Amino acid sequence: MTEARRRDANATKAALLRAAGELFTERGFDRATVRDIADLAGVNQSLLFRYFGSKEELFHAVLAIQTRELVAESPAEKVLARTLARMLDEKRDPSSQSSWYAALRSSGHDSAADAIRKQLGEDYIRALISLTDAEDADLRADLVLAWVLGLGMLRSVVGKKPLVDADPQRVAKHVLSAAATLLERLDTDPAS
Amino acid sequence: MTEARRRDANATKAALLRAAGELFTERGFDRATVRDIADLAGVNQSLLFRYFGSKEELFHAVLAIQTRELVAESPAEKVLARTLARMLDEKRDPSSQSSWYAALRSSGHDSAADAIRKQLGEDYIRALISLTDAEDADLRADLVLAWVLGLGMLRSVVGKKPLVDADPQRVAKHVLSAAATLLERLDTDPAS
DNA sequence: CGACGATGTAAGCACGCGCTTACATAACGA
DNA sequence: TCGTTATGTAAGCGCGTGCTTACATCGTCG
Repeated sequence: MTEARRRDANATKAALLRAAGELFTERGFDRATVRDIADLAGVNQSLLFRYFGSKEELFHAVLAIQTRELVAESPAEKVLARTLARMLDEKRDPSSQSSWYAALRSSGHDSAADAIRKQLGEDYIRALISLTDAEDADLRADLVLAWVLGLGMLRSVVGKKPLVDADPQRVAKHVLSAAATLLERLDTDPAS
Repeated sequence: MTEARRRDANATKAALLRAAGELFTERGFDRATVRDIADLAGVNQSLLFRYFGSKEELFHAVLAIQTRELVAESPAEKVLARTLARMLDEKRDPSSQSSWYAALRSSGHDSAADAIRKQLGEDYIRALISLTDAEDADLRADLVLAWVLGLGMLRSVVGKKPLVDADPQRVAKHVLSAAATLLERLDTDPAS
């Protein structure tokens, strides 16, 4: 376990994951080619297959990492505010912006990615459901999840103005107060 | 202009547009192949190129048609309710479900599709902006547009339950009342 | 009829893609 | 020092894709 080795499998894997996260998010699964990912990572293409098996498995690895990062966060009332803060934080480098949107873009025919994104959805949904006593709590949670996804797509894929340039606090305030109509115990304070 | 001709260019074009709309919406631009579109339309593949020039131009034609259908609708206060009703109406056949989501999925590198979807966005945004006197009306409109897109994606791409099976009236009621937090003149009656 | 444009068909080309293979070299223990 | 394994490199294979070409057949009108 020495550091700064000239040949370091872990560093190679990390570089690939980082590059893959960036390109998948930016272009979607289909248009991010393995050649471009390897080039961006500064790594030989065949190593991608040695360490991850296939393009799809690499995608799953990226998704799993970002899922873990997003889910392990704070009490239910704060989850939405946290997610918004993370999404709207412009200081994030591109490689850590969520590949959720890439997962959404690459449609059904990929069962494992389906499983992962449904799992992530479930974790979110569970948190949101706990914020209301309404009988249709699960539907209300779906509606709020849809909003978060729509915001991310409109920002990252379309680059819609004025949304991309808007004050994060203001965006969060609007979304939280409107969502509170559906989830009465939601904490509407934009502060993370 | 006789009818039911054995050779009819207009019928061929219409069949291609219909099939393309269905497959683009269902699979996204990249995964809908020209062979599958031609097969679904029951038409020889090369006719697609004779009548539309390229896959991209066919995509633009589909987008233009659906844009026209969606935009020319009723007063501003009713636009959101109408859109929701249309999106949630399960009786629609697949070919008329919007390819907006396909446009969203196929990222930036397509300038004409960009232009069209931004144009559609603009028409929508204009209608929504007129529903509030707030100084950040344009931002609020973006937020509502994002919600509509997110709902469509979550329904058509992920097939998320309980959202797909939910009572359209109830979904519309929730969304409209929450959106009314941002757009005070919005008509919150789900009826179309 | 017969000729010509409009419409439909079948075959295949060129390219980029995901992935594989065969090999070179660094790292490290015996 | 040597042999083995982990890591990196270069080349290319097979396939599906968007698109083109060469040709057959229909409809129409002089």
